[in-house]
Amino acid sequence: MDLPGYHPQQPHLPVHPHGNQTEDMLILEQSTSQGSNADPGSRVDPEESCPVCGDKVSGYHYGLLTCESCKGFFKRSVQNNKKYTCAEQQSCPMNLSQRKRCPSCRFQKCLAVGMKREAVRADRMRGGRNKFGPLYRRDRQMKQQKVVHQTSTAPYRIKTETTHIHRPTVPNDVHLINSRTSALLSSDAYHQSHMYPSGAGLSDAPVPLDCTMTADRVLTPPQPPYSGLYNCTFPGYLQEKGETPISCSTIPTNYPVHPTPISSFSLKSMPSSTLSSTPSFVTPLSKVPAQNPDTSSLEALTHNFLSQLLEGEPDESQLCAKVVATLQREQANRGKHDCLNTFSIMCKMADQTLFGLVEWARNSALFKELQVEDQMVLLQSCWSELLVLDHLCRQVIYSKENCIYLVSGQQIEVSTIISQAGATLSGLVTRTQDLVSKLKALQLDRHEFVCLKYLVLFNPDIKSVQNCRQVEQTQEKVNRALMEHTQRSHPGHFDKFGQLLLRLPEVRSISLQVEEYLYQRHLQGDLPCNSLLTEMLHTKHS
DNA sequence: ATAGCCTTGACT
DNA sequence: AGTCAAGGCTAT
Repeated sequence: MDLPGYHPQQPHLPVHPHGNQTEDMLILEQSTSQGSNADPGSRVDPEESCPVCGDKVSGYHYGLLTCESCKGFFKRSVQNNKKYTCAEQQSCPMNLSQRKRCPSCRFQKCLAVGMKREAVRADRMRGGRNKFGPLYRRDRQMKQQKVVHQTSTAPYRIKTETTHIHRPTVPNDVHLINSRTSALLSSDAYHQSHMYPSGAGLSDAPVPLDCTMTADRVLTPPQPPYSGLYNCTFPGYLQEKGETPISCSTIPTNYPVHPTPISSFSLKSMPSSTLSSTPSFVTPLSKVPAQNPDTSSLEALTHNFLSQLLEGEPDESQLCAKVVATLQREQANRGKHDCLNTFSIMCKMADQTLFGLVEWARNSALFKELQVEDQMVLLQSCWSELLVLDHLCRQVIYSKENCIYLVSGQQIEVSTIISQAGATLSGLVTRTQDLVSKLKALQLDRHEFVCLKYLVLFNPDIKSVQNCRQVEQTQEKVNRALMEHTQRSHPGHFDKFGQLLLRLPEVRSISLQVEEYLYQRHLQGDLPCNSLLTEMLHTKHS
């Protein structure tokens, strides 16, 4: 088994670094300010300390505020593809005076706090701006909000803007097409593709988003997926040739805003043992003394661990925007009278979601600890289960009753799908909806969902995994965190943990049926070419 | 190898 | 023209 071109450490150089692309971003504006001339980011807060080593920050570097030395260290490490090993227990203290002692732990910490490899340019191009500009801006504004309105609960106006940055992002892009190769590699290209500053050598015209709008909502960040972007302007997109179009609707603006337990949990309230500079990944839960455990510190450890797992979760609104942009571009390339059919659209959505899931795994600190071969084997064995889990979670969180919430932000009536689908697909939809109902009844939360994803990913039963022990240990660690979380957050719910685990065989079974169904459609020539989906199906059947 | 300072260039 | 986050240079 092989996933050619899988280079989790080495960024891949895109063939055509400059192109055009439309990306949407959310910008937080204070509802009272008129021209947004607050200039929130004119200076770096001199009090701010580097999340890696505690030194003074010098600005935003590779995704967040860090000091100059950690910036340089991270850059060197990524550029030179450094492979460090820790001589101790991978939990070395990280501060100004000791940061030089263990590059391994320093690099792990850089990743754990959120420094992004993708922000280090593969082509070493200097100057300019990258895709993190909006992120930095938003972060600045949020920091500013904290300072100015520390006690205020005033709502924010969320404005959806459209800007142009470069290069198409789709896996089906020209520079990827000639490879039956790995879509995984292309995800590096994908990331790189977002990074190039605009201007030079553009050949593609930007695809404007005609449904840009401003939505007024009362909510607090992080934002749920935005429906405004996608104001049901998919003329014929969901229409099968010769069939009645599937009606779809955008979600209402009062869709549930999921709780964000991380933000409500104060690090300062944690016992000092958990405030060590090392990420909780590095301090395995299994190392917590088995006898006489200090309950509160154990709780904090679990919470910390889960919070870190949750931090790696992709942003739903970004994924939504990406999927929509891809579909719109796809449609724009085809012209008015050549609409994608419903199945192709679904496949493309699944494909983008799959890309996101692979990215998620690759960026996970726990997953990065594995050898590349093992990473490939695990991903190859569980991709469809991850897709199913991802779909389930989306339904539990966002879908209205009797509707399916698509990653594009649309809702479709289940009855509509079933009335138009064949027997196999109808059966699959029904099975999946049954599972959604069970999970909704169980009140699956995001912590639990991310644990399930990890449990599926770290499957020690996969025979070709070399470092089985490590996979097993991670699975145990996640399992234990899940158990502690369910017991703590739902003390009245007897055996929620067990109930959650009992759903996994059904997830597995559905995913196998999905694979089988997709493969059959693929053999009939129904699947879009050059998709990661096809790639995965091929690898499994070869 | 580290880290402080310098240069670059898209964006405002 | 100014900003600032990239990469580069170089003394340590």
